[in-house]
Amino acid sequence: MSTQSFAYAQVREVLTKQITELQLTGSLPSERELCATFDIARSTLRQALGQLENMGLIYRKNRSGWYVCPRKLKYDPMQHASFLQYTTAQGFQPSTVLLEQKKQKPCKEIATALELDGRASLTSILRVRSVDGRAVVVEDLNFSNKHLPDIDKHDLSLSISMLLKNTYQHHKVLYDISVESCCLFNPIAQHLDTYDGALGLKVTRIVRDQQGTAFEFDREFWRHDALMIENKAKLQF
Amino acid sequence: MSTQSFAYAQVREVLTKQITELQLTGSLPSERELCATFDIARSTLRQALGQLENMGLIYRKNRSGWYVCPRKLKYDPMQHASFLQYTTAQGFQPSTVLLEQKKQKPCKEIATALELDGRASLTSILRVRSVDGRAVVVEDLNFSNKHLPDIDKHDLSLSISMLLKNTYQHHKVLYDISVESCCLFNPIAQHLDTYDGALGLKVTRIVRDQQGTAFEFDREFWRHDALMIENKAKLQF
DNA sequence: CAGTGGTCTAGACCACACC
DNA sequence: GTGTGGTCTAGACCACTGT
Repeated sequence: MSTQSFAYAQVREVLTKQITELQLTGSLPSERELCATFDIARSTLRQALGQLENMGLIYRKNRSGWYVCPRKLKYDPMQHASFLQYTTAQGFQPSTVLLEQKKQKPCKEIATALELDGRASLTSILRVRSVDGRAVVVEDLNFSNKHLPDIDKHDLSLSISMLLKNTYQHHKVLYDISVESCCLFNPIAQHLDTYDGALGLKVTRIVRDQQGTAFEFDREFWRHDALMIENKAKLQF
Repeated sequence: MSTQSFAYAQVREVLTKQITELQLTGSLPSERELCATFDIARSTLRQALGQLENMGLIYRKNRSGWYVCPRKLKYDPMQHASFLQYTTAQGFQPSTVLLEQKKQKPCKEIATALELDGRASLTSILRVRSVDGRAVVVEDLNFSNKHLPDIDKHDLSLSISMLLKNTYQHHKVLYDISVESCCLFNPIAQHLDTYDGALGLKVTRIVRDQQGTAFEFDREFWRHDALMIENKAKLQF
């Protein structure tokens, strides 16, 4: 059962054991070195490495080498914890870089979600967030100017959850969240220090006020190997 | 921006447009045919196909060909809807096959989660669930016999949520759920009609009664292209 | 049986990272 | 400048699907 007949599967299993049993945290030997070790062609080796990558065990830095993945960040979309809160609570060093801020008209998807017409005004920001110096998510946040007057006058590089709470008195909110696997393409892939076509997780969020009026539409593009959705809930049959 | 310099990216974009714009639902031409069409080597073509697969646009049936993915199933771990309920509500035809049922001792992961010692007794079942004839998830369910006496005496090929409700009066439950991307290996991959190493989503669930005592530990291995997590919640700042 | 995807080889050249 | 991964070629043989 544990012995596989194919070369890539054997290499995958050997490397898996080395990584998990030795709890490695550094980098792997070069591809050509591993080819020699296992006596296989480079494309076969890369098939094995690609699966370890999909397992979230290793990742590549562009043209630099393969590295063992750090532990995943746990993220509960139901808790209203800020990025700063839940990363530090798990022992990570978070940081955020604002890439872009602009006013624009909504695309069709956002117009539908926020029940706006195409001429409405949005304040949109794009930012990349890192833990321990590793970029893990690109966020595309879109706020309806109609529901949040003059939001573009504020400094959106600071905490936005604090801004909503203090300036706009949004003390209770409703969330519609979806999570699915996706591919990360340029330029998002570049912001995440990964390659065009890399695996990702896409989190989409519609935020509503206590009346149920949607005022914010977010898209989060996560490295697939950096994120674990976690969630505690009380239910009724 | 939309024109990419690499062959695989160009092929990926052309096929993406054909699939989404023509809203195709059938199969693709054979790999060798596509190689001739785009005048590229087969491994380059397969790089493009692999990315379309990661995007959830196409999938392969073993040695039969490439097919366009059907729409994704939406799944809300917070709603206590049964598989039957939420699949039919979305217009799918669900079916379930019980693969295995046995009594066993807990592994370390389960023992920790259910706060059992290694000699405790579990009733475990393995089943595969399909929508419209396509296998989408393998479920590994584990029930603590101590908390659910004689559960192994019941017919677990029927609705388990009904059994818990009617026989064990579990009207309220607490869930701990996690979702992360993973790789699907044999024999799970085989049950899902996919290949060893295919991309998946793993959903882990600890189920507790109203006192907070854990009595069930589940692992769900989903085809990554069959599932979208959806979730509506009311929060407080 | 013919055709399909699955595995694998042994090269090549390139852009970029790192020193 | 040297070494790295990224892209790409042109084959080969195999296991299996579908007829």
